[in-house]
Amino acid sequence: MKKRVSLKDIAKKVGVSITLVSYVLNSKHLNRISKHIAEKINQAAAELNYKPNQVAKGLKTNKTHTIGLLVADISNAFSSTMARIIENEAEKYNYTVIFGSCDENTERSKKLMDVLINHQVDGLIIIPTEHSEKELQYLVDNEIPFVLIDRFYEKLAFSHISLDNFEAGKKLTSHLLENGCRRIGLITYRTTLNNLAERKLGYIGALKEHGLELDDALLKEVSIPIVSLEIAEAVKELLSMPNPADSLIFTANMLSTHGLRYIVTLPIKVPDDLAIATFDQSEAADLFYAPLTHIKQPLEEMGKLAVQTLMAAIEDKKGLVQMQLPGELVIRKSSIVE
Amino acid sequence: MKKRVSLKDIAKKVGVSITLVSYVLNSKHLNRISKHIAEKINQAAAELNYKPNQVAKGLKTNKTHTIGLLVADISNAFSSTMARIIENEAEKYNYTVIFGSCDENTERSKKLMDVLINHQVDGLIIIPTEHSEKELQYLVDNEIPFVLIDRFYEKLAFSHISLDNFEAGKKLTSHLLENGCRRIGLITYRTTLNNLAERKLGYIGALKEHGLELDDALLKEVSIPIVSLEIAEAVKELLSMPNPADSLIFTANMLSTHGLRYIVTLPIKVPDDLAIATFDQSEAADLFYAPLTHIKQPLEEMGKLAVQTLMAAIEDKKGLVQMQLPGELVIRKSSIVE
DNA sequence: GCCAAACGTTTAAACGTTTAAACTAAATTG
DNA sequence: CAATTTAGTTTAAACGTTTAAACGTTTGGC
Repeated sequence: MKKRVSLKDIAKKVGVSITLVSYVLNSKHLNRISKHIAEKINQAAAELNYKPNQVAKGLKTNKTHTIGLLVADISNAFSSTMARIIENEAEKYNYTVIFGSCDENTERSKKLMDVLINHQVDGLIIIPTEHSEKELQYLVDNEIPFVLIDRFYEKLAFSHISLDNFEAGKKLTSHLLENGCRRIGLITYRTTLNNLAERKLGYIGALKEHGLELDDALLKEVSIPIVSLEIAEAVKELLSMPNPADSLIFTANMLSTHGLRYIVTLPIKVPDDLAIATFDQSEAADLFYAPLTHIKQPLEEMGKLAVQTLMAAIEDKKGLVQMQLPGELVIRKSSIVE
Repeated sequence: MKKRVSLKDIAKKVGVSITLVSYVLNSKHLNRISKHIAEKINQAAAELNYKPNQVAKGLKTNKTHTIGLLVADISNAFSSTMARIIENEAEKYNYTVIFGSCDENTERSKKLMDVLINHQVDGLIIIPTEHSEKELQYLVDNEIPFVLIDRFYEKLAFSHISLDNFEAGKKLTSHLLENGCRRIGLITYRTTLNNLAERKLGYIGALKEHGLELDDALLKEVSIPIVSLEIAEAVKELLSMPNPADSLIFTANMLSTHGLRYIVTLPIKVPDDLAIATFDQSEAADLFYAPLTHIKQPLEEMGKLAVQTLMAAIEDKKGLVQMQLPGELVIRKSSIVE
């Protein structure tokens, strides 16, 4: 790599001190600097195509203008969309994004967090994996600003931007109930993550409100990382039990995507034989012959709020920010039973 | 942000110079350092939970152990999958990834490249947008190592890892021809990017080999960024012309995804009324009632090779690396005409 | 005509590392 | 026992910035 142009080079060319160059290029003390010299410096900087060395700047100022983004899995549409939004928003603040994808692996998440911190990121935005409480507490102890997205820990005072999962679950379930469904199967992840737990609670809450009793046989859990076969099995059981499900709710996009893949192979018709509703959008949900009724998360808003919250934390306007945004119920063909 | 533990803190605690601490923690000159002191230093470092400041290190060594990843659009599955692979591979070399997604916008791409360079990345991996030749030449002139993925410029001596698009296009087309298709419509992007041009040339080459003449009416181009309506229009025209298409090839995943979305609304049956083949995998291609025959790119291999090539370039084993890997023809239901 | 203020610029230290060179003391050599 | 080697450690400069403080010169006030 070629040696890059530094303040020194400009100073030498113009014949002034490095300090003066720094002041001019940073527009500091401009009222005290002669216009003539300032002009010469600016011109020399342009001629030499000077670009400030952010590493040196970061060392001195203890601000790298860099935020770390830690996602559970970048190849999941939720994460990658969020990454794009966050990067776009960060750019408005002149921040660069360093990222890590931990594939839902706590060990890896911890390691990546270390790497990002050692690169002196000014703050972190995290879609946390299970059991990350300890690492997050470490961040708090070391006063490293961070914001969680999507998932959070109820008892812990960490800033987060999430969906109002309980309400969303209730809304989705109520919709099915009001469309005549009575035996709603729920397929969710086997996890302690609170966002999924809340979705389930919302489901249960809606049943109760409609005077229906919860039937545990209608609840199916599958493991992370996802196994197609397991989901197929869950769907199969729900449809073949004595008093089978007349509808299904998937609590995440990957679940419905894999679920649909199995359902298309069955001799049943959606929504007439089986109504379906899911959380999140996805290509699959759109393309299915009966596009899926779903909860649409306000991704754009969530990403922007996360960045804004983080920026405020970095500027030391501390304060805990905990937001749960409403999801939008998008009604489509998959849930409209004739 | 709390002040972090530095070499100075360890030195003070043990009562030695900073240099000695640096030597011990970096395992340098170990043969000249007394075991007893080395042990004390290591212990103190562990106790204080010392983590080296990569920014300071980067300033001194001119190596940040960071690579910049510039993708055309991170929310596209190709890019996000590639991002995950690259990050995983980079980690093996103890490298961190900084990323930028330019949304197919040349202006933005240029700006992001600058940002990454100012953060002193050791090298770049780029999925370039159209007309980026000048920026890439700038990298060459400044001896900043980089590797292109997916797309490249034929006349320019930049390292790249891509698909053998010509062969892949030929393979996909030949397959349709051998399955009895005679009027194959091709839907591609309106672009100067050579990877898509090659795919089209492969299509033409296959026709020629099978003694068929090219009918320009069967070639449709749509714009980037993608507009659903435009694709629907293209498909419609191909199917309603006097001598209509009996099959379709889409030259990219987004094209087939949007195309399918329109096709499912038509009263035709795939593959009997219309055979379909596409480049790239996608959820949509998998979920469609007749899963799509497609060219599978060796993403894993491409990502790994890109990182390896970049690492070699950074280590100054220069040399131009230009690889075009074979795509795999995955035959599924969408192209098997009875 | 003297002192103070204003002006325009430079000096120097600092951020946390790395590393060549220098230093001191002990051990070895002739 | 003086000279040399070796072992173990420190000094100091450097990377490219930022920034408080100091500097010398000019101007203005009285």
